[in-house]
Amino acid sequence: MGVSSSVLFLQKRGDCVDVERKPSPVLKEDTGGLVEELHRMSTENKKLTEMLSIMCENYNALQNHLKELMRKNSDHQLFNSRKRKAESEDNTNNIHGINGNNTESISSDEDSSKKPRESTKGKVSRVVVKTEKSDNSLLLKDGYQWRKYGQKVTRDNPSPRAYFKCSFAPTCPVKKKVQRSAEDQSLLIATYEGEHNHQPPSQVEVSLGFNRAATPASVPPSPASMVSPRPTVTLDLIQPGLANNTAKNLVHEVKEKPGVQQFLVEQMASSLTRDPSFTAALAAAISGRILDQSQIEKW
DNA sequence: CGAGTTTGACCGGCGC
DNA sequence: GCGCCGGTCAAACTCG
Repeated sequence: MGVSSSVLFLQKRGDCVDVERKPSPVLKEDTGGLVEELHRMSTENKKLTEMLSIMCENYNALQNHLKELMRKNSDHQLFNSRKRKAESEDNTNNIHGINGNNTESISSDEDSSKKPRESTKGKVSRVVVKTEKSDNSLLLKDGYQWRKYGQKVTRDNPSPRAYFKCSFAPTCPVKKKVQRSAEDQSLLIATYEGEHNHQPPSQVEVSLGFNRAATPASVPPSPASMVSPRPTVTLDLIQPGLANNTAKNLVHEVKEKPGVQQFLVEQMASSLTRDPSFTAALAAAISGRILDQSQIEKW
């Protein structure tokens, strides 16, 4: 929902670029039409922003509700169930949503004392990623290369859980489990275990996040880099890479509504300008435009 | 043909 | 000790 609106938003920006690329003689004739179109787009943009705010509001409400439910659930399990302790703790701890309010609960091995088995494995972190409902794949691109080595249907969740190993470096011990949320099929829950012992394959992909400072190599993949230090909007890294896909990667968490649009624009611009393919395309477009102009002037 | 995915079998931990 | 369950292995399969 939020994703589709941001797609529209970017497409509109794309339209603007196309319009600007039209040869200048036509421009004079079409100025009125263009201005009209521009107005239409800005009103549409405003509408989208309003929709976005409403959706974010609804989402926050849902998120709070979910947190409440999970808290109750964890309490219940603590008192009533001794079975599968680790699993229930896993479900209630260490969840930090890409698009949730609970970005403060950055996962780590804080609770390793409770889970002696996990303490030997190193960092365990969880990431919740919103995806298209139609997207049935458990593939979650976070900038690293993963090799799937197993899939299993677990008891507590009808959707299968996929097991991945980091295949970028043969010695990298990091593992990842990806499973759809039982409550919301559009949510992918990824559990990372261990730390990468190599550089991220692509800094470009990481750069889609907000933490623009160079990510230390020892930092685990997405959990650390996916969590935005800025409170207003959070990017996810479902399909990092191309600028054309950037809008799809926006998952909206808006806590301060007044600056929503501005932040969106800032972050999109920021993401786009840091994407080499986009800058290359932009350079090509500009040079093409200059070429057009010079040819027109020759005639 | 090689790399990645699928999927049934197997293994080990845990609760009873 | 037995059974359940999650995690892993590895042969078969797919795809580029």
